[in-house]
Amino acid sequence: MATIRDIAKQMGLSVSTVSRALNDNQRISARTRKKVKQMAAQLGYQPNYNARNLTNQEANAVGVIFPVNNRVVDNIFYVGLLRGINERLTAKNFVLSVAIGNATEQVLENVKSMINRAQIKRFILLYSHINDPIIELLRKQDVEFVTVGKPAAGQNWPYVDNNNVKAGADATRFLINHYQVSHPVFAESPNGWPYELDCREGYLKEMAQTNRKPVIFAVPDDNDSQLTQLITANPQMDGIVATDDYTGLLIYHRFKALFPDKSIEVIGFNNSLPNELTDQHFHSVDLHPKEMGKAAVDLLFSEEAGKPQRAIVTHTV
Amino acid sequence: MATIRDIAKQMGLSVSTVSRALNDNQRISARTRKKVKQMAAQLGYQPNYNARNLTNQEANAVGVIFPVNNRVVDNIFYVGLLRGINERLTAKNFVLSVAIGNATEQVLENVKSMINRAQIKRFILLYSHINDPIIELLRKQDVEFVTVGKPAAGQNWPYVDNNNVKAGADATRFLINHYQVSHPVFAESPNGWPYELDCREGYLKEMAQTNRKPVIFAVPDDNDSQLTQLITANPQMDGIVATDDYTGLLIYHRFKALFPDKSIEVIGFNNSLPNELTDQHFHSVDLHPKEMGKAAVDLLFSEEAGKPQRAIVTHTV
DNA sequence: CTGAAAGCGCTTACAG
DNA sequence: CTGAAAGCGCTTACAG
Repeated sequence: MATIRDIAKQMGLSVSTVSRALNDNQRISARTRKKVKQMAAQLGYQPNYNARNLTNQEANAVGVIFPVNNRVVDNIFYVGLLRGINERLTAKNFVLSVAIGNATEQVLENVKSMINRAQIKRFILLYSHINDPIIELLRKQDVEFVTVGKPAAGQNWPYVDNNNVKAGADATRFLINHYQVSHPVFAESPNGWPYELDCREGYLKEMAQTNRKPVIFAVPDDNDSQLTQLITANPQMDGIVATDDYTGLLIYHRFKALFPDKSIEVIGFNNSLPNELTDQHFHSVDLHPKEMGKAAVDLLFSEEAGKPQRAIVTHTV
Repeated sequence: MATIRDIAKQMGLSVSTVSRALNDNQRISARTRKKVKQMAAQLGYQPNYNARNLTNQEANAVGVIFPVNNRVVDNIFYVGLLRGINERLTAKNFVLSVAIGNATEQVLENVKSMINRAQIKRFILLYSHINDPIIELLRKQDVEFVTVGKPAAGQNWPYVDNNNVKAGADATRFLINHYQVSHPVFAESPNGWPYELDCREGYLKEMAQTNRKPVIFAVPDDNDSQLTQLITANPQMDGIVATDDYTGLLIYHRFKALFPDKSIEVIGFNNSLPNELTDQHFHSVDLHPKEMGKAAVDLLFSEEAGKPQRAIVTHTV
């Protein structure tokens, strides 16, 4: 592999000049910069990241942190994010390092190692949990980070997210306008994630505007009889707005099992399930994970004076 | 951050001795090694990876390469693999770097950069395609790599895989023995991936042994009428062995739509779908992606004389 | 506009 | 058993 020293020798220049030329330092004449770059290309020069990182005391890498516990279906979303993130990173000659583990302690060690040993200074968290020890750690360190999903009320850090209030309203309106749904219920997890609160707000707003009585389901992950109760207690329901495709499909199947002859329309978020797994009564709001990944990187590297603290990716129904 | 120089000063030793002690070099007395490590712990010493990598001319990182085109459902499997891979890597103080992109050319550049600039010498490919330019590149370079999935006939490199012949047979027998299925059909993609050929072989073997007539479906990704034809042409079918959960669910839904009253049992591979998305007639062979990830790393770092060229992870029905 | 030199934090061949 | 020194390939303050 050719080094800057090789280029320097070849051209009768010093390594300092070559280094500066390659980094487009204005102190080097435009002519010299150009010639150095040509020679670099000719020799197939590739910068050695380890050397540069050592000198800079900072790695050209972004740490991407996965949540500890997640539902398998969410993995679909994470890989979409990775695609967007890496598209932006390669353009910046940055590298994508991942931290993933089965216990918070493991991931925490992983991240500490990234900071102290690998000298990584920028992170993207693929989640945004409240009281998360990883986030606590990052806030204390001299590093930049961005979460996918906004922080809970009272907390504040840079994030990328969708406009979930609007998405909730849009989804509700979609069922009402395009599928003649009269009594859509809103289904959320018992966890009350921040984005769910927003979706619900949008749903409530839309229901109020159209003079409908809202119904909220808190759908347990593993309590089928409770779900059955919720459904049978609401015989009028003919639509479901679910905070994610998974929850939506869960209720949909349960409903169909209970009332094979009743028809119902469902809309979820994420667009995380391939169409073939669902059917014509199942719809989805596309949250564009890849775009969110790109936006996360842009935010992370933003250098503006009034540094933006968030980026909102537009969803499509 | 404390460096080995700090430890050396503190103890009145040379940096050489400290470096050797930390690396457990036998030339340093056991006593000194112990004391150096104690001091390192006390000072909160953390090795600087960039410095070490520069000296070693090799990064402590493994490049994990995603396939360019994949079905979204496969993402579930990839994240499982990542979990296993990273579990092993952190134990080795290695870092996980990912290469992912939308076009072969992009990923190729990404990988080249990993080799030449980041000095990464080990790779895991999350797929095993025939005539893949990335694999071609890796073979030419002085690097180690392992694929998830075995190479096509005629090609040869280290890989991790399941015993797919056995899995195909086990799945077929499972339907026959536990669900009284009489006429299971075998469903595969039109691509003829190597693992599908093996599954099919297992299916055929089991069918022959039980004196049944085998039926093979090549299920098109997006040709519903062709699938309908296949199903209606085989009215006797009462079971489906599919090369993956996705294909299985596809046929299952189609079948149910055509014959709501007929019952059918399905078994797929990967266990990639959460149970709630399916139902009691849908079964799955668990391929243990996390274990496969671990096995891939073990293989990649194996130093044995008769270096193993593959690792087989046991599936469970 | 360009260069000589120091330094980033390690490892290891050479010397004792 | 331990140390002094060179070197990995960069960047940049200092000097001219």
